[in-house]
Amino acid sequence: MIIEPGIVNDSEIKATPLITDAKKLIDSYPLVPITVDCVIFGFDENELKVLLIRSDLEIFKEKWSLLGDAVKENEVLDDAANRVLRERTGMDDVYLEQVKVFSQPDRHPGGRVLTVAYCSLLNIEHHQLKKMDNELHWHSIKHLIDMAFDHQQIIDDCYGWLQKRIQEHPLGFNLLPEKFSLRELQNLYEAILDIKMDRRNFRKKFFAMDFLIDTGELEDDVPHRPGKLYQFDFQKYSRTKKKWSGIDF
Amino acid sequence: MIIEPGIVNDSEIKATPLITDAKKLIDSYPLVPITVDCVIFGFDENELKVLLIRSDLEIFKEKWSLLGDAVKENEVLDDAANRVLRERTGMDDVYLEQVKVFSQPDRHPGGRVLTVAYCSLLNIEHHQLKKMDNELHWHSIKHLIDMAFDHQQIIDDCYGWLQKRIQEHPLGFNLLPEKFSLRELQNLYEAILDIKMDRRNFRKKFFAMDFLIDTGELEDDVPHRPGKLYQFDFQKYSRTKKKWSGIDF
DNA sequence: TTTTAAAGTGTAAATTGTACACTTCAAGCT
DNA sequence: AGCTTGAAGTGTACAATTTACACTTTAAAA
Repeated sequence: MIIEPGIVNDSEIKATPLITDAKKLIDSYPLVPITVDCVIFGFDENELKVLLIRSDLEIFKEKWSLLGDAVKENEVLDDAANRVLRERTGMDDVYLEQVKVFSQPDRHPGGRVLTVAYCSLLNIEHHQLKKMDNELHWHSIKHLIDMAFDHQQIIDDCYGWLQKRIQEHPLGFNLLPEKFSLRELQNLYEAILDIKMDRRNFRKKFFAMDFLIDTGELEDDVPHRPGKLYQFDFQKYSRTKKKWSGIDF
Repeated sequence: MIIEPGIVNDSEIKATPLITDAKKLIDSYPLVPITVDCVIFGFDENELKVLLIRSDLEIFKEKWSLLGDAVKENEVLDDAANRVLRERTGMDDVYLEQVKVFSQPDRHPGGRVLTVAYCSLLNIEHHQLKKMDNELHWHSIKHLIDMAFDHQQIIDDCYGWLQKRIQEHPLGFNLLPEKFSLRELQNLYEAILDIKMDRRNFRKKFFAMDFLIDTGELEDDVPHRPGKLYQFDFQKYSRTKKKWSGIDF
């Protein structure tokens, strides 16, 4: 390497001088509007449901849409998603997780908008929908039609995410009442994974995990022998959860 | 329900009229600059590495930074991440996956910038770094210090993502040469998961999967008995890959 | 009291995971 | 050529987990 006269060390060789005005740098970046869209899953009548409203855009008249909103100035995305949930369902402290950003430039008819998809799981019994709002209600995940924007794609991705996550993390309990029977739990898994499971092995598995608390109570309103009601022991789970290490593909 | 005179059906009861001008709607949304940051993993000298440059901001002088850039007008995020990779490493068709958005308003000293983190896995041998650019080079993931922005956090999240993904999906092969010995493969897993594995059981597992093609070639340049070289059969994998169904938490 | 429908329960076989040690081979050295 | 070095390559017994499968019990409703 040839050292020019007067240059004494590496740092002086650098081509680009440091940027002192970070704000000015940012000002050169293109700006984009951001929204969050919540894929809110519920479980009812042994079916996985998703909460939708009618789109309020003329161009999507009669089509269905996820619950979403623009992200506010200086609002963290998680907060925005929680806000949307609160505004629509009245619920706070709902299970919520960021899943993916969707960025196709033509995904919104009004121009480019990025949207960050969030998955949320909530117990249908525990909340009162404000049905006034654009026919807000639950749709079976299996028979969706006429979705606005790229919302079908977003739901498909989030549903895949849920199928995977529910097997490695005890998310499912967020979809059930606080006290549930093993039959309800199994119905939930069967509905989400769209498979049939062996009842005895399913029970064996969950009892072996030892995260179910027997409440001593029994099901009510069933026209046959009632099942025991259990609660999930989130505390014990979080203390005990194993770290996972096994190659499998 | 009381029906007002003159109102004849449900659709006329609706409070909010449909929005005809989608563009105008979007214009009311706050605007944010977006960047992508690439966490580019490599594997060398039996260590997991990540590709970093010196920050070019005065405020982060001497600190290290991920490879990132602003997302251009109408650019899809995946394209932006691929562009960053191409510009910095000269490589196309690199494994790349979106991981997470980071949105803390104070994460950038110049003002609010959202960034979308991408993980990328590449074979260090296969590319030529343009070392002129801000001391671009590989850092052991285990001894990172002095990261700019929230890049330490981003790397931590992406490393966790990698540890999980590599166990359920054959990503690891992207980090190895096309032909590799089983020892190299095991070293890779041990480095990424930060655990020791039993050599015989490791072999048994991979041979049982039956995705390794024996090239008939042997290692070179080793001062002891050379191992066989294998290739991963991506084709067979994608034909055969099992759908995964086992509750485990 | 009988019927109905699901709750609740156990075992044997197969599969998978784990722990563990010696022989083989090529290269490098003398 | 023979010896040394160091990792490659290999198998088995045991434990743990997964799978397949059928009868008895229970409460409610008729």
